[in-house]
Amino acid sequence: MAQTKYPELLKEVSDDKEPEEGLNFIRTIIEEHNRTGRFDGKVHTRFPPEPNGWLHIGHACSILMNHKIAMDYGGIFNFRFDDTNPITEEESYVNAMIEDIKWLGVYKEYEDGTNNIFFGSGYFDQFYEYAEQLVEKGLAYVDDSSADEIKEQRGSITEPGKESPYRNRTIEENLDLFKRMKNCEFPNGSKVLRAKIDMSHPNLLMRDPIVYRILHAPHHNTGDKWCIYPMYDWAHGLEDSIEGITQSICTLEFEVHRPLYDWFLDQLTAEDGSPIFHPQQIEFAKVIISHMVSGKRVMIQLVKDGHVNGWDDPRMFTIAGARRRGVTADSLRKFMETIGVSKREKIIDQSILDHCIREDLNKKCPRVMSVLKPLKVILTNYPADKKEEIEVQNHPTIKEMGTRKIIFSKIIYIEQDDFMENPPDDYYRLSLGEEVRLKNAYLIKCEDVIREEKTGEISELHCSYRPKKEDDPKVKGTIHWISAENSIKAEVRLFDRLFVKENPMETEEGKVFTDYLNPQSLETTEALVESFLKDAKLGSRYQFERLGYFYLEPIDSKEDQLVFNRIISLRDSWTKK
RNA sequence: AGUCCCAUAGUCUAGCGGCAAUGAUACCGGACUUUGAAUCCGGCGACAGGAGUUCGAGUCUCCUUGGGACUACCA
Repeated sequence: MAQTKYPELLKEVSDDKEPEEGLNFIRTIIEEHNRTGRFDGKVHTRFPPEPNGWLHIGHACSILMNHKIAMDYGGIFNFRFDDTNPITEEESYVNAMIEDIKWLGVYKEYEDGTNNIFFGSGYFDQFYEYAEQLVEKGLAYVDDSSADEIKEQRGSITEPGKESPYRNRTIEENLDLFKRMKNCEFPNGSKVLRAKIDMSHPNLLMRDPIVYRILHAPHHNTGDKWCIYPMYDWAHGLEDSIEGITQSICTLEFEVHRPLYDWFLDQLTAEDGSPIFHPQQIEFAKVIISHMVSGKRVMIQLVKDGHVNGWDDPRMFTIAGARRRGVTADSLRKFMETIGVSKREKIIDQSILDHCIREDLNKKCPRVMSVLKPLKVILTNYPADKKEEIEVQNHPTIKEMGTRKIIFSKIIYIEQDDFMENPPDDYYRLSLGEEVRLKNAYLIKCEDVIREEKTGEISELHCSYRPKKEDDPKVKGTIHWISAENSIKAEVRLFDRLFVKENPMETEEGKVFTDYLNPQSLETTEALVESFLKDAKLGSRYQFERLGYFYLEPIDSKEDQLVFNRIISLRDSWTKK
C-alpha cells in the first residue's frame, strides 16, 4: 500500500542511505554532490602546477590523491599546466613535470590520440572572449593607474579601498582600450583590465582585482601571439570550467580566492545565455613532512649553494629525487592513502613515509648479500682449494622469487660492525671465542684477532667453522657475509635525512635553515656485492640482507663500477638502544 | 587590527547527537625467526579550555585560548 501511495517518499528513503564511514572530507563533499546530482554524478579532478619549478613529494601526494579520487568514482583526471605567466615559466619544467607524472602512473593516453595533459595557455583565446563579455556587461574596465596607485587604491585589511578614477569609463571605451591592449599598442604596466566588483569588500581580492596585465614577453607555448596575459584568479576558474572539472581541489591558501573564483564563473554566460559550467573549489592542507624542506626558493638555494647535487639529488624529496633514490611510486601512493587528507595544517612524521617505503619494498625486493665495510675472515679449518655452491632463497616468504647460488670458500668478508672484541651482554654477533651463524651457511667461531702492526686496527679474523651443520647448536646471532670468490666491488651511497631538525624552516634566533643541514646526509663507500649483480638490470632494487633496500642507480652506474643507492635502511631495533 | 579557516594520543587519521572514542605510525613488552628484518600477539597514549542547547555533546551554538591565511600587474 505505502509503496503505491508514497513512491517518491520510498525513493527518498532508499536514496538516503547512510554515507560511508571513513570518507575524508573531500570525498564526503563529492558524495554530497553525487547525492544531489550537482554534477550528474561525474567526478573530474585535476592538478594544475605552474611550470616554474620542481614537483616535490607534497605535490606527488596531491597528484596521486586527485587521481585516485577520480578513478574511484569512475571519473577523469587532468594534469594541467597553469602557464599564464611567461616571465617565470620554462619549457624545461614542463618536460620535467611530464616525466614525473608518467613515473607516478597518472599519465593517460586516450584512444583518439589525445592525452590528459593540458595547458592553460591553450585557452587564451577563450579567456579573451570571456573578458570581452565581462566588459560588455559593464563588469570590467581598463585602468590606467600604475601598480603603486592600484596598491594604494586597494586599502588594507582594516581600511576599505578607493575607487579608481578610471572605474567609470564607458563600455565602448573599455572595449576599444582592451582591444588595443591585446593589439600591443601599450607598453608594459601602462594599463590593466580590472573587474568591477567592490572596493570596500572585506576580502581584498574582491576589490576590483586585475584580470589582464600587459606583458610584452614570448610564451613557451603561444610564442609572440599575446602581449596581455591573464591573472591567476581569472584564468584558473575558467580553465577548470572549460575542462569540465567538477571538484577543483587546491591548498588552503586559496581559500580566500574562492569568492572570486565563484564570482567570475557566475558572471559569464555561454553563447546561448546559460551560465557556464561552475566547478566546486575545495581546499585542503598541503602535505609537509618532517626533516625536509619543499619551498621552491629554499630548494633552489640548496642546489645553488651545493648542499645537494642538483634538483634530483636523492636526498631531496623532489619527485625526481625520490625516483632517482629508488623510491617506488607505489610507496608514495600508499603514503598518500595512509596520511589521509584534512584541512588542518600539519607536519607528518617522516617515519610514516619510511614505513610505507619499506612495506612496499619488502614484498618486491629479492634478497642479496653485500658487505659495506668489509672485515676479512680466514676460516682456518677450511681447505684453501675448496669451494662450495650453496643454493639460497631470493626471498624468505615469496618462493616465486626463486633461488640462486652463492659460493662459500676459505676467505670471506663480514661487516666490521658484526664483530666486537669486548661486546656488551646483549650483543649477539661475532666476538672472540664466540660463535655466530653465517646466513645460509655455517657456524663460525672466532679464534684469533689479527691487527695492523702500526695502527693496531683489526685487519682480519681467524675463525673455525663447524662442517657438520646437523650438529650445530642454537646460536642467537646470524650475520651476512660474502665470499671473496663471489664478490665484486661497487659504490654504495648511503643517505640519511637532509636536516636534523623536524622543521628546518622554523629557525631559532640568529640561525638560518641551512644551519640544520645534516652533515652526514650522504656517505659514499665501496662495498662488496654478489658478483651476479654485474649483470643486473639498471634500476632494479634489492634488499641487501640486514642493511636495507638498494637501488641500482641507472645514471651513474658504469659497466665496471656499479652504483647502489640505499633507498632506506631496514628497521633497526638494535642500534637505537 | 578586520574578515575567513583550523583544533581528537609523540605524529597522521576515523568520528556526522547515544562507541569502553577508530585505524596507522612511533614507542614499550612478548612470541616466532638462519635478516636484531618481516610476521604475530599484548601494552602505552587523545577529544585545547569554559559556558550553553539536549534525557544525552568529541559531534550543535557562543566565548576564550592557540595556530594559520589574506594587504603581488605571482601562482
